[in-house]
Amino acid sequence: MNKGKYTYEYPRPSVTTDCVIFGFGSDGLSVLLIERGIEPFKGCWAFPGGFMKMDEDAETCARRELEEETGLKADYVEQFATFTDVDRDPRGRTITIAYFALVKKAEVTGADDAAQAKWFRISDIPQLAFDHDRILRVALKALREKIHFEPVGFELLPDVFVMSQLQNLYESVLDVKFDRRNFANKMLKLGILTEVNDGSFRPGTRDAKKYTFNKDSYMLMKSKGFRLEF
Amino acid sequence: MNKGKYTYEYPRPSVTTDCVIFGFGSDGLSVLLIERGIEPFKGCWAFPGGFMKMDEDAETCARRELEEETGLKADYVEQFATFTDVDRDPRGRTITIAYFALVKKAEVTGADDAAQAKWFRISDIPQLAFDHDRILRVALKALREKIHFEPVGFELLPDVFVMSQLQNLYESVLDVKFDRRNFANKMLKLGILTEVNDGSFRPGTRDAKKYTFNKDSYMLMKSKGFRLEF
DNA sequence: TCAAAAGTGTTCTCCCTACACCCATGG
DNA sequence: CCATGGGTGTAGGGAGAACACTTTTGA
Repeated sequence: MNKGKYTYEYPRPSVTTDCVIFGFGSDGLSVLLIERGIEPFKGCWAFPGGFMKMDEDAETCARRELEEETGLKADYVEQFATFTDVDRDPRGRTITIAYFALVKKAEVTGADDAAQAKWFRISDIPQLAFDHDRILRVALKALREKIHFEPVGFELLPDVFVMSQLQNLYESVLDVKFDRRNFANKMLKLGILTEVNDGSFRPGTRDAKKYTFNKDSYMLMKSKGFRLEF
Repeated sequence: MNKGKYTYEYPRPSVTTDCVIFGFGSDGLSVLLIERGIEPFKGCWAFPGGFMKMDEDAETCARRELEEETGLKADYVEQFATFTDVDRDPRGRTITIAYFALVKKAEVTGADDAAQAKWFRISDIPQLAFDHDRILRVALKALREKIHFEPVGFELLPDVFVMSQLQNLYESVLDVKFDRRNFANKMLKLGILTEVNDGSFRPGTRDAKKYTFNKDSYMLMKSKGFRLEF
């Protein structure tokens, strides 16, 4: 099999990227998986990803593969770990640089060009290809740590949302429960939420108050160094 | 230049590891650098590191290169980021998987087999090779975040230490100042420190109380999920 | 009519913070 | 004798946690 055209003095591993896409909806936290159409692991579910080209860096590669395989462009993509086990890919030595993406699932559902892409609730993940189950565990841990430092709601919630959605997001990601009033007080005290006053709110009505994130205050607070407790 | 023996159908980048070694002493936080003896960047200082072999994973590679180039075995090594800029290495497309190591500098100084390895205070870093200045910045950020979740003193301080050493460590890493008594109170309340009672301590004497980390309580707390505030 | 979601305040406790004086040692 | 380092306690304020009832709507 000497059809290769690229020759090196020392052996080199293949380099791929994989992307764990988190979405959030009324049914909690989900990840987007694609069904593999070819061996190895044909028929298994896996994260979108693929081989890195020589003229692109890893993040560009992750975004490209994400769009090619699922049809969606993620606003937010972040590298969280690189997996290098010697035998993690039966085709030969391959390392993967793993990213997680946060997307507003509400704006994405139905926009899947790839017919074989599907959302799975985080508590209901099928058998995954390669070492992707391990990658998922590490991604979840990274997301849980991240949520302490940054309001991931920026990326996971619609632009306008109600407090219970935000609370559900935190409860889903961290797998805990909060008191409704205490959660709202704490969040509001941070000063990164702005109440949306579209005139539709009347106290004593069932409609909940709507909020948006105030990116300016968030950036300001972040530059001074802050941490969300929870 | 067709002397290479390894041929592939698609081009592949070189894969290296680099290791940012943090040490802590009475002069604050330091990193260990080696002076490059060959081009490119001959004469510049750089982190120890090198090419990954096909039968080792990246952490094994990082530890191996660390020992080969500085003569020291690090207890604690952790991957923190992978750098993939297309032109980060003038010799050709190369990605590096970066680790940081925490070592007890007190037990290391003088054990340098590599004559060209040298400690530099974090505030006094020379010009670095490749993109290593960026790698250092990212490593420092990772260390600062880590210190919030885990008592890095386990790895950076001698087994037995006094409270002011621990406080200096936190102040060096985070670049802040704490009140002596408040810092001690907070630390002791965590329950991960054990006072060493070697009989030499008498209150009202100049000698400070000595402590060790209690790894058992730490592991217990960590499994329940805790965070150091500061 | 019943369940689910949302509005609304107070109290108590604990933790964090700020702060001053004395003693012992070594130079 | 003075500079350094270390031991020791308290008071006040702020933030977190616990907690119940009413209203509306949709099933």
